[in-house]
Amino acid sequence: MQNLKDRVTIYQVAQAAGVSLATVSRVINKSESVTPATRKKVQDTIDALGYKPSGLAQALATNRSTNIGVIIPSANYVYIANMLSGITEVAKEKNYQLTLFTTSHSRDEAISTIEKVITAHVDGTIIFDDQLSQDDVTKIASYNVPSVVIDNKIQGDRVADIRFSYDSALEAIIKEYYSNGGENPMAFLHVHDAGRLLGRCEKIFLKTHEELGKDYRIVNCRDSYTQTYQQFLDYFKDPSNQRGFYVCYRDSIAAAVLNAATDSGIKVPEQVEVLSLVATKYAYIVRPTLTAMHIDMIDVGKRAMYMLTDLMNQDLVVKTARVEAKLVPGQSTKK
Amino acid sequence: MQNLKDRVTIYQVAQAAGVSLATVSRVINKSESVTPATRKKVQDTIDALGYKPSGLAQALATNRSTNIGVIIPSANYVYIANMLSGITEVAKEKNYQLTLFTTSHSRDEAISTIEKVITAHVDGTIIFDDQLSQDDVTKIASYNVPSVVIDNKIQGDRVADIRFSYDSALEAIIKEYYSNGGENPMAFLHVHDAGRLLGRCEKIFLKTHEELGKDYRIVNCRDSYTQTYQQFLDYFKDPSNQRGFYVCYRDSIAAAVLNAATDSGIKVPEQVEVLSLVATKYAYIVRPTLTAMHIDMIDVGKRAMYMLTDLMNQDLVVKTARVEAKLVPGQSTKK
DNA sequence: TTGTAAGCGTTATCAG
DNA sequence: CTGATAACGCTTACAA
Repeated sequence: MQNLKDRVTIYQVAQAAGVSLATVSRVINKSESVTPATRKKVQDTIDALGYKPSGLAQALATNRSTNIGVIIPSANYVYIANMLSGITEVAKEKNYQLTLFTTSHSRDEAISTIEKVITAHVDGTIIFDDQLSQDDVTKIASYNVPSVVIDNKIQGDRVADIRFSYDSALEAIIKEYYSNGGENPMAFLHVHDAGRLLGRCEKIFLKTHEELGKDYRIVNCRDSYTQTYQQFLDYFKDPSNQRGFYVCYRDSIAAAVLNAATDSGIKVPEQVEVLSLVATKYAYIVRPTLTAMHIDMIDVGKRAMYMLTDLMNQDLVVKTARVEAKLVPGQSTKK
Repeated sequence: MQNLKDRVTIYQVAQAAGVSLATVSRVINKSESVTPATRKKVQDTIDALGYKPSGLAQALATNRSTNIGVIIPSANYVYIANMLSGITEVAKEKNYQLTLFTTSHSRDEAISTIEKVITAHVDGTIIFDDQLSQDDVTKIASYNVPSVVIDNKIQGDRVADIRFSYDSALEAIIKEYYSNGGENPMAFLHVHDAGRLLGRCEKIFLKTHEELGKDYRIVNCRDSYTQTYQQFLDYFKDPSNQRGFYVCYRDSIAAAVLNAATDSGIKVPEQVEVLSLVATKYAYIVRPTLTAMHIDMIDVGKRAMYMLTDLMNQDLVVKTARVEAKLVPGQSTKK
């Protein structure tokens, strides 16, 4: 049915150049042992025929696909896109391709993703997805594909991980709030099923408050700017809510609270203070700017890819890296 | 060296189940002609052995990789991430994997990307990248891989395209500005090498001004929030610049101008008006909100993937789709 | 319904 | 330095 030229194969090149397959293969792979003369002859007919080796066949023969799988809930979050861009940079340098696997925050999709990853025959994976458990990663590893897991404490034979640490930074800001005379109980915006990172932060929040013997509030909201914005427009109508400190999951949510406050005529940070746990570009584009916890996701992506290549070469020594969140002060909090 | 189990092959399954390769293959591929009894027997040993077919070998044998290549400058732009997420959704539905190829706005990388795409043996590509020319896409097509190209008028035998149209919307807003008594000449923020989209908008901008016999200004800036913000903080110190209408490439740039204005005590939109040509979430998160031209990139991604599958099945009838930019009014312009 | 065997496009191990 | 030839793991006529 296809009237386009079929792919030229190594065999056709060999025939046209009057050599054997093996020689062509040697030329492609820049093997030493080829006479300059034959090398040129072969290279010329490669160019003339427009031959490109089939990655598929190479992968099958060498048992290396030069493909690495990236498992994420979605590419549509700024911090994930940042990470992706870090991974990309290093992958290019190391000559790997990236194959994307998204789970859409669903356990079912996570399960089918694992199957897909295994049959895809990737050389390794980078996983930043709360839906995957220790067992899942172990399963992937059992098929001989190493993984580096981000922000999810998972260990194993061919597994490395990068952990985010919010503890000290978050604890510090809470203590500082109260020691600076913060009167209203701090509020934590709880998002149902938003993942481990938020869960851990919530724990730190609770623990620190217990230690201090302070009251706190938990406000439920959705992981959506628009919905949270609407919710807080309503919320701020109640005068008793017009003062306080709000700890928000990520910039979009923090911006929603921020905008709802200012749009309601509430002064930030004089009356309402807002903190974002995951800083992105939004943090410095909104007004007032957001005080936010920052992790350099581009760097995380790069490091993940470096660790993975080491893991694939079996020479990764330290299998756990730690990344501390840093507080970047903005105008949405008093100090 | 590896003490982990090697991948189980179809051959081992066959042996363990006491059947031939062919039968196992039939079971995997859900072929009709297998006795329920043997099917069960085979399926059981597949499960027992944890066998997963090798996608590589399947691809080689069938000449279908179920992989589609996505060629973009970077995943790190909100509108591209949006598109990616649309593509992902449909790809999942159609059972394709996505392989990412990024060119980083560099012609050299674009060239090497083409080579990579060809050897990667993808079944098709979606291209949203100004670095690729008609010739490049034709070359890809000549290796029998169809493409859908976004916002770049490219045609060919196995090529479809989706075009963005800014003409009417942009023209309308310019005319309205002057007919509503806009006094200062409009300014267009020119970003060097920012791509065809901006170039086309600039042409429309110029043409419309010529038709109206109006003066205009061109301001050069960089494709970076921070740099543009700094530049305009300076720029707005000059009182003669403190009034005007600024047409900006994308939200980040528009937000930079917006913030520089308000941070300089200039009233938006009373003194300075700002328009963004590529709307994203930023448009409604900043204050004042941005008036912006909007194209639903998630939808564009979906449509691209639908067109591509049709193209791969050789039954795409209409090979060009058009997407009109819509003006979404915000608070950064007067009307 | 099932098995045999040829092929898919490479690499890699041998000889020569 | 070069050429046969056997893998690599699967699909798919063709036979049985």
